[in-house]
Amino acid sequence: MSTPTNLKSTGLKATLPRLKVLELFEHSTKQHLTAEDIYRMLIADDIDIGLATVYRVLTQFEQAGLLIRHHFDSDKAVYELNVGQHHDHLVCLQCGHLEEFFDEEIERRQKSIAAERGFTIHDHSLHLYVDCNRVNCPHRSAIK
Amino acid sequence: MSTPTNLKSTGLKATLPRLKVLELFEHSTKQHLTAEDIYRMLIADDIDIGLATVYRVLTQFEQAGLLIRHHFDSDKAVYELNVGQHHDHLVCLQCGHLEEFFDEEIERRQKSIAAERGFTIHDHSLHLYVDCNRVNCPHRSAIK
DNA sequence: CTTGTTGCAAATATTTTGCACCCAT
DNA sequence: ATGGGTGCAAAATATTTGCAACAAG
Repeated sequence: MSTPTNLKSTGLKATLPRLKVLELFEHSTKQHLTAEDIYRMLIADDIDIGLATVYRVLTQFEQAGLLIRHHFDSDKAVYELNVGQHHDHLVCLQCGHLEEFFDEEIERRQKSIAAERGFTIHDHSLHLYVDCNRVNCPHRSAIK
Repeated sequence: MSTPTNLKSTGLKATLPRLKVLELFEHSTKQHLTAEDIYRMLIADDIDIGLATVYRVLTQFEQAGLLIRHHFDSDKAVYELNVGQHHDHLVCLQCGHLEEFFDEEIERRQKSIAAERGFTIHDHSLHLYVDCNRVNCPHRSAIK
């Protein structure tokens, strides 16, 4: 399939750090990564990169629309590949497990809510914080 | 009206910093405040308080259920009084203007989405990022 | 070549923690 | 009086920036 989420189209030069970061997002099993995650993974992979560069690249990619930034509940930002198809998130408060969903009806209601007020909706973020109750959830039924 | 969002009921002692912080939330025209906001307002009000104390008090109040913490888009947390009635937020990307809303249908859909997956929903956050287009919005129709 | 990009170190920004002193109960 | 609470300073975290060296177009 053509270029791997074309870098050229963004006006950014195709440098090693940038290619490696994109590669990570495209191949990692985890879709949502923090700057620290990426830095560690690349270092572990013997790529000589600086944490500052990771931050810079992530910021550039976000502005270029290649990545999407989220904050979820914590203080640190996580990024995911922007695959066009918008979706929202379910986050397990116990184990951090993350799932995505999309609901037409919710999208529709959001639009009317903004429209009713004469606002132009640019974007939204919706996170559902849950206990996932999966068998492998570390904190499953922690108590009782 | 009885006690001002009763502190005693939380098991926390009624100290000056705590009372002043609560007072701020109850009387300020701005409902959403950062630790820094609060610190500055109290200092400006000649209350001798430390920023660390503000952080501690906010954390305690959040755990006690008196305040709700949000992250919106920025890196810093904002707090608002927990008035029982849950609601979501509309945030103007241009001027920071904030409005609240509540939509039965969205609430309902969220519950089913979690339920469908066998998840127990604890909480959620929904922010709509908009251009508010109000006359006094500093960046109103910045361009065209 | 020339300008964008990088790694490093230092700077910021936000929030947390250790500790000795202080004050509500 | 006594255990929780406070201010201050220092630590911890997360992210940004200055700068000289470097590399892509």
